[in-house]
Amino acid sequence: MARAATTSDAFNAVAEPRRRDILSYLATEERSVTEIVDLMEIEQPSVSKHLKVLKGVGLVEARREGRQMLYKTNPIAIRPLHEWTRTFERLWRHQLLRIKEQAEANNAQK
Amino acid sequence: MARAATTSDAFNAVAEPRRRDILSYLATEERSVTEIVDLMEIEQPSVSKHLKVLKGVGLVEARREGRQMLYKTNPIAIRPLHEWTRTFERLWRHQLLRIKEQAEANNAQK
DNA sequence: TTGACATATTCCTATATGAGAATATATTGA
DNA sequence: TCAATATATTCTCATATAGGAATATGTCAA
Repeated sequence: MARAATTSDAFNAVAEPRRRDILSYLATEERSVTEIVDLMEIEQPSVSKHLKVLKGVGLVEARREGRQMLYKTNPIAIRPLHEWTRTFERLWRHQLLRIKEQAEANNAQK
Repeated sequence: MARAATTSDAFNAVAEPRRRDILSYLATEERSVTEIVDLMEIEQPSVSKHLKVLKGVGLVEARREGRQMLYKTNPIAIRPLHEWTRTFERLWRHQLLRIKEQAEANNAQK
């Protein structure tokens, strides 16, 4: 079997760095494809393809306005990723605490 | 160009669902490869390969004990993913609030 | 040293990718 | 209808994957 499709879920879709960039660009405001192309340094067809993937998993929404397509991030679709990472939060906090305690112990010793 | 390597960063490594399962299994306790194999329903070589990817990006740590290799999740390596998703948190909260307000407005109307 | 157990690696294959190039489709205004 | 603008799709290619099968490596105990 090959790797899961980029469109299989949000995890796969955001694995591509360009797509994360796009999500950030579109987080607070709608933008046309051309605007995204100008912001990033990749060709228009690539941007359209990335947008298609993001739309396929619900990470962006699109709306036509005249000749333009206006895209914006659908932040709620990022929530499942956040929730998954959050299940580890308690653990890394604990880890950081131990690192800090260790450092203080070393300090006290000298 | 092809897709970025699974080992290129944590985002790519956790795109594979099996690897997320493994990270959860190893979150709170060390386990041997065989234990992971028994828990999941995939072959031992596949588990070893997934572990190699996870180790490559620092998501797990390994330690030998006799014939066994004991793996555990390194939770701190998940933090960058959490931080990235967190940049959208304010936005989806706002989105949820608007949905709620809309529902209440509809309720009051009838 | 040998056998048994535990894990890792190699080889294979079907499949999907991301970028670039070229082209197609959609929308508007004249 | 036609030209111009905006976006999407198709094609090609080099590359990497995940799993299965087979095998290699590592470690211990006798």
